[in-house]
Amino acid sequence: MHMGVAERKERHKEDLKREILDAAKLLFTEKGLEATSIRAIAEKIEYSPATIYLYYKDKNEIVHALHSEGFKLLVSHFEVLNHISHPFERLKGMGRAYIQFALQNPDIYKLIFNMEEPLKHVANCFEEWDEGDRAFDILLKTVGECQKLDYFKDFATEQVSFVIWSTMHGLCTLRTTGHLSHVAAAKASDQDLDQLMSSIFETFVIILEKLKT
Amino acid sequence: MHMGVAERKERHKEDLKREILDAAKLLFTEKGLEATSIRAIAEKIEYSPATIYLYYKDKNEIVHALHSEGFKLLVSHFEVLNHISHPFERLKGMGRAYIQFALQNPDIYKLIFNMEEPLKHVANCFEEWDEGDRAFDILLKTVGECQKLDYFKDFATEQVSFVIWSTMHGLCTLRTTGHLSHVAAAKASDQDLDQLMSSIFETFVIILEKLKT
DNA sequence: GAAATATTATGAACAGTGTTCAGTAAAATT
DNA sequence: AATTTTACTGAACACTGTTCATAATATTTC
Repeated sequence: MHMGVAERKERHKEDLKREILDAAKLLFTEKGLEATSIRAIAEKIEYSPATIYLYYKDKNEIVHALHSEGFKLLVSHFEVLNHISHPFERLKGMGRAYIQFALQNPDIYKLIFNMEEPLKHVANCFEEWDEGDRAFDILLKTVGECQKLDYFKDFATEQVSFVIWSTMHGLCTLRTTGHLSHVAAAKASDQDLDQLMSSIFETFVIILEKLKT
Repeated sequence: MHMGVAERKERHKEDLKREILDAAKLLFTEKGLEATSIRAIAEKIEYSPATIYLYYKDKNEIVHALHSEGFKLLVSHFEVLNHISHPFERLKGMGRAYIQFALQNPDIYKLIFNMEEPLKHVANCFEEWDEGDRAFDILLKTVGECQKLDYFKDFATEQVSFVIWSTMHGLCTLRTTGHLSHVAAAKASDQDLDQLMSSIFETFVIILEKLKT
């Protein structure tokens, strides 16, 4: 017996899978990715560690589930911007949303973009990897619309999209891994860092704007 | 007793530290970062696991040593390009060298740029973190020289440098983590991927070139 | 040379990890 | 009420990084 038997049984019945995921997400963002153990997750939801394996085959499967959820969250950040009619303004919004997402969920961001394990899992499962492609499709579409308005018209849509993604991803990764703060001369507060990040982003936006013919 | 006592004693005496590092590097690039254990390193050099702790305080210290070495290697890739007089050509060469380094040493690249543990170690030690700053200084200097020749003249040197670093880093990270191959429609061979990477890089170069007034 | 000392290497252990599995408690069905 | 199905768990396995008392080896002193 572990503890608190009767109380929990009524609280949650079959959405244990959800609860495991929530606990994992919480611990991941709290303690970091590697520092979160199955045992810790089990303790948080007041179950035995072995129970978790009745709902998830692996630790990887939990990571993959969070991966999937995180991506949906990112895409939802993008979809909010659909009302912006001007494609370049929408593109700018996407950039800001991307940065915001990375700063607000640094561990989820790392989980999604800087780890290969979840991707391997996706590759093995032959699953669709929906969200990833969808996010990139949104970018492709937006860039394409920009090109109709004479933005970066001399370039292939795909290439420009990859450049944009690379820049945003590189910026966010440098930030979340701490490299930005190490190189930045001003080793000051996080707010200054975010300001630096913003100014780098704005510089990139201006660069893109200058490509308008 | 472990094995092979007499044989090794003559082979190496005090450069055991080097040998540990070489074994670690080999295993890291072979098996991956997390999958390499102290015990495996010990076995490779035919010593007891405990012996390693006589030469390195931590596993982190080993990682940090590899981090430092890897960075020196990258910087050396840059210094070869010093003979190129035209700064923008030199900048292009740096980009290509950066990509080449990332593709040839993907695990070292991840170690350097996608892990935060080594950076924390650096932060705690108050050590110089020489190489990192030096590499960025080289970039800053090159960008500055380009600006004297009317490349991206309307921009702050630091901001442009960060944008360039972000783009290169993002591209390499997307590649080494496998995201590029997942999104790329052609899920074909690695060579096609490298071609895609090159074309993205060339697109970025053209973008930078267009900023010349 | 032998004895005392300083160096270097190690086996065993500790606390932690992911994971499995036989066995138990509870619920559902007959 | 007896039986089957489901849900859960404790204990164990093989692994991880790390420490420490002990043993083997070099080095120095007499």
